[in-house]
This record gives sequence, structure tokens and C-alpha cells, in this order.
Amino acid sequence: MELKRKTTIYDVATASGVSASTVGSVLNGTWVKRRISKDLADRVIDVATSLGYRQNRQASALRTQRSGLIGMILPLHDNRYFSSLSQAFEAEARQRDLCPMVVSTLRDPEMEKRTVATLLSHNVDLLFIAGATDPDPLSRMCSNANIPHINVDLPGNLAASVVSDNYFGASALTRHLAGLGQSPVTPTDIHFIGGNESDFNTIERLRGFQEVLVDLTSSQAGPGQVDTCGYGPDAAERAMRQLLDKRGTLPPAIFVNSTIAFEGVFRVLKEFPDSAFDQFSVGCYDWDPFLSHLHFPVAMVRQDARLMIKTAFDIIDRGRSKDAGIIQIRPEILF
Amino acid sequence: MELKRKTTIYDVATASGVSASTVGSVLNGTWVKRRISKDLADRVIDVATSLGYRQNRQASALRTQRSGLIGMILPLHDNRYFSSLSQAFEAEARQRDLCPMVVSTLRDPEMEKRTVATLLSHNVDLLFIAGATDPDPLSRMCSNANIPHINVDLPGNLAASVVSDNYFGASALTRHLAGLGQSPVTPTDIHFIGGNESDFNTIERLRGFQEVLVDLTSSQAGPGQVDTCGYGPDAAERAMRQLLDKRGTLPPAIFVNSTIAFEGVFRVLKEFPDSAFDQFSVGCYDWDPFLSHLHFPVAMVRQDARLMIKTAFDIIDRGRSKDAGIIQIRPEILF
DNA sequence: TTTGATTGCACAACCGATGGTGCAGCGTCA
DNA sequence: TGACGCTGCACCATCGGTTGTGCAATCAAA
Repeated sequence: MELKRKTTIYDVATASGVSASTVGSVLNGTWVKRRISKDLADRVIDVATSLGYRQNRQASALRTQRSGLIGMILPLHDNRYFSSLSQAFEAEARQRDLCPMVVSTLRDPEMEKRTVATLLSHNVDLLFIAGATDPDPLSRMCSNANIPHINVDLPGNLAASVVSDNYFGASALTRHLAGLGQSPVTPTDIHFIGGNESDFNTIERLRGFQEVLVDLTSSQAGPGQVDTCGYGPDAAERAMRQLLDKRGTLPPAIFVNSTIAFEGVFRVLKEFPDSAFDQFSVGCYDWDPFLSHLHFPVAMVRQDARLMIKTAFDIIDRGRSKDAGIIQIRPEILF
Repeated sequence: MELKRKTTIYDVATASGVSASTVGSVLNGTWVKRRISKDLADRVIDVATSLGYRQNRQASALRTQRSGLIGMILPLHDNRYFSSLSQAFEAEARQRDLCPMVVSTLRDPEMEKRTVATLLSHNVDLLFIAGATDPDPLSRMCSNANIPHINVDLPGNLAASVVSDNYFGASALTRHLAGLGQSPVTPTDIHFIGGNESDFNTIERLRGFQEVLVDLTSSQAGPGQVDTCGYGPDAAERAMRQLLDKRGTLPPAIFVNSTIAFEGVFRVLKEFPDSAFDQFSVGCYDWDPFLSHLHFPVAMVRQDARLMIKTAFDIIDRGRSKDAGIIQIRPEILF
């Protein structure tokens, strides 16, 4: 390996016979303010490009206290909703000339902390905390480091939060499911599967679910109808089989709390003959294009990742990341 | 905003009454080699934690020329295959104590270059070039900056490449599709939709596709049977409608070149009655859990993202990122 | 007790970019 | 002709760790 080091402003300086500070100011655009002549600036730029100069961001960051990095943690990459958050996040970051660092933390509070520590160590200028299991300690870490940050998808108490309007989405979805059957729904007709009952999103969705049930049937769903079995297809599959064992037959309607849970529920459903689905309807909180093409209808809630991210950036831009509270973004309902 | 600056080794030094260099070596683990007494080390660590010290990676990187960052560019986040690459990449990065930076480049060669430039500016220690439209210029940029790098998913000529064994996957998939019908296939029975004909992956898949056809029917697919309409559901939908216009009816079998293209093909297929699918089979290069549950069977190729990433890291670890050539990783075939 | 080795830590240069400050050279005006 | 201002650039400290080197104190050996 040849040890040719990367070219620095000093290399450019000696090559063009000017001082390093002049080169620096030319290359970072402050040369007008510093009254460098346009002639010299052009010459320096020529030399720099011919030498293949590229700014060393660490050095710049060390001096200016601005890294040009913007971080986001999120539970998973491998998920339609979260990856659409990443995509939107990146687009906004790019517009602001910031380099995005998106790191997943696998819903593990310890990993969340370690990851935030790492990102802070790299001096991200801004941090998005998306879907964090335990956001408040992370907020504290950021505050200590004086880094603006914001919660997305799951709210925290110590920073502004942009979340999906889960109550609205769940209400609309439940109402839709209830309206599909031939006969009016009874309180025990609709089931809820998936999610975590200590998870804010699930709590809100359950609230919407229950209120609609009360509205339509004057009764909440009983404990046997709600199984917040966690995330993950396997747990959802078990929950679904348990439900069938108890009921003996498919319920008229099921509210599935994520596409991930839907995978598990589906493993069970696909074992039924087509005829079993005449009186059956399913809703899924979260969207997947192929879910609309199964052999029975699936209603879906599609969270507006783009708007959530845009809103979050907007709050940061206005410097309201401390006091904006919780902003809810309406999802789209797809029947 | 209070302007409390982050605590540095100098703060820790004065607080514990030792020199900054001692603090530094204690905190970065070189204190044994530097013969710092364990007593002092413990004391310094106590003070550091009580002050909430966190290393400034830019400063460290500036001095050591190692940023602790590892970059990957890839076409999209919002895609099952690519996001599984991210997930695997992250896991390996974490094992090596590197902080992953995964940035999408939207299949745009210019954006690929800009993004690589940015990552190099941030001094990533290592770069993964995944699914790049035009990898060789990127390789050159890395070589100039003396940064080890490797191609993934799409091969380049200037660095080692780990790609899916597209020929194998496509052959197996095609053979499967051909074997499904009641009657022996004729050369015009099977169609190919999706992908880009200048894309290495598509070329290899087409090669496998054609060779199987020749093997089974002594004839290649004609131009009317192959439509490399690009990526994107809309293009695939158009291609599918065009195919139907020409044939008047569903062909016995279709090879769809990605789940993204499948979305488009599907918009057309769902308009057919169930009975239309009796003599119909589809294969999809790439995997999606819900595709196995449509009202007709879909065979799928599932690329082994984890193994691809592991292999790539392995090549880098062995220092073979220049001369390892193209490594093909067998995908899994799911019927 | 003297010498030499070893222990335990401090000093200072350095990584590359940035920005405040200083200072020649030149033009302007009285 | 001298005071003054402006132009155009160089000098140098600085950001926060890292690491080669220096040196006093301690200890072992003679």
C-alpha cells in the first residue's frame, strides 16, 4: 500500500504559492468576506481540483463545532414503515446539506443508549429519536451534550414529539371493520392482535378501538378479545391460534396492529378455505402494497412518514424542539 | 441556551489533578502500555464518568486518521431486499465497533458520486458500494482517498464484488415455472418482465432464463417475451398490459424481475377472475412474505443478504478487497 | 553509598481547517 | 508630503485527542 496521504489545504497552499488560510477561505466560501481577489480564488480552486482536494470534515468540525452530520435512531431498517421514515429523513437531510446517519436499535433500550452515545460522540448536529422504547433518557443525553433532538413515532416527555394520530387511525379502521359485516356487530365480534400494551402507539390505538366499540355496541372489548402479544410474527401467530382455539371459528373481524404481526396472523389464515372468508374482514395498522391483494379484503392504515419527518424538521427549524409538545399526524385509511 | 461546552480531557485533567495526556491514555485504553498506575487510572475514570465525559471522535479521528465510521451507499431504503442489506451491514459494523452510515442514492450516478464524496469527506474507514449504477468511478474516488471498499449486489471492475448468484437463481426459478404447467412448455409460453438490460443482475438473470428455455424447448425467448422495462411498478404495469394486448390472454408463466416490478404486474393480475389462474404461474426474483399468499402461487428467489454482507466483510478483513474478483452468493428458491 | 534500570507521569508537537488579527502596499485627500 | 483608509493577503492560536519523548522518583544491584 502506498501511503499517499490525502491532499490538504497546505498541499494546495504550497502548490499555488499562497498561505493555507487563504486556501481555506477560498475553499469554504468565506473568501469574499476576507477580501481575497477573485483571481487568486480562481487559481486556488483550479489547483485544488487538479490535486483532488477534499475537505477533511473532522478537522473542520473540530474547529467549528459543526459536524454536518444528522443522526436518527430507529427500531429496524427491515420494515416498510420505518424504511419509509429513513427515506423521508434522508431527503430532508440532503436538502439541508447534512449527511444522514440512520442506525437501528432493535427496540432495545440499552442499544438505544449506546447508539445515541456513539452518535453524540460523532457530534451529530441534530438527532431524531424514532420509535425509541425509552426516549427520555436519550433526551437527557442529548440535552447534556447540548444537541437539539426530537422524538418521532413514539413520544417522549423531554422533547417535542411527532407521532402518527393513532387514535384517529384506529377509530377509523375499527369503524370500518364493524361496518363490513352483514349483521350489526356484537361486542365480542372484533378482536385486536399485536403490539405492546406499554407502547404509547398501541395504547392510543386501543383507545380508539375501544371507544368505537362502546359507541357501536355500548360495550368495550373484553380481555379475551385483545391480545397485545408484542411485535414479531411468531407471537402474533400464537395469539391467532389461541384465539381460534377459544372461539372455534374465525371471528367476524380482526384488527392487526402492524404488518409484522400480520405476517404471523396470516400464517394461520392461509390455512382456511376461501369460503371461510365470506363473513370475515381484517384491518392492519400499517400499509403493505401486497396486502390489498389477498383472497379477502384487508383495510389498512398508512402512516404519513413524509409528513411526519417534514413536520419534525419544521419544529427543529423553528427552534421549538423543546416546547412543541406532541404533534399528531393523520394517517391515511385504505379500504 | 446555556453554552456549557462538552467536557474534554482537559476538564477531566484539571478536575483530577493530572495531565491531559494521562487522562487521554487512561480513557482510550493505552494506559497500561504507558505505565500509568491502576490507581490513577481508576481515579481518572471516576472523575470522567462523574463529569459525563464523552470522547470527541472528530478530534480523535483527526489525529489517528481513523474515524470509526463505515459507509454504505445503496439505491433505496424503502425496499425489502435493500433494507435487509442495511440490517445485515449494521450488525457486522457493530461487531467491529464501527458506526454505520447508510445512505441511499436513488439509482442516480451523479448522486452516487456526490454521496461517496461526502462519505469520504467524513473519512469513513471503509466503504460498501451496494447496487451502484456506476461503481467504477466510485472505486476510483475511494482509491484516490486510499479507502478500502467493496462492491455489493452489482459488480465493478476495480474492486472485489459480492453479488447474488443471479444465473443460478434465475435458472432455478425458470425451470420451476416451466415445470408447473400441465403440458410441456413451448418457447413462447414464458415471459420476463422488469429490470434494466444494462444492469448486470438483469443480464445474468436473463442468461439463466434463456439457457433454461433453450434446454427445455431448444429455443430462446423471442424479443416479444422479454421486457426489461426498468424498475418501478408503473413501468411494469405498462409492460404487463402490453403483453396482454399482444397475447390476448395470460401466458402460462411470467418471470418478474423484482418485487417492485411485481407490484405493477399485480395491479393487472388482480383484475382477472380466480379461474384465470388455473394455468398460470408467476415467479418473482426477490422475496416478500405476503407474496406467498396471493390467490395464485408465486415462486420466489430470496437473496441471502446476510451472507453477502458477511462475505464482503470477510474479504475486507483479509485485505483482498482489490483482487478477490466477483464472488457469487447462492440465493434461496422458495416455491 | 553509588550506579543503573525501571516506574510513573508530564510536556509538547501534531492532525487539518478556521478565523481573528496584523501588516505591507497602494490610493486619496488635505 | 504626511495622515488616513482601504485592499489583499499572511500569521498564528485554536478545536480535543494522541503519542513520542523527557525526566524525576523509586528500586535493585554492586
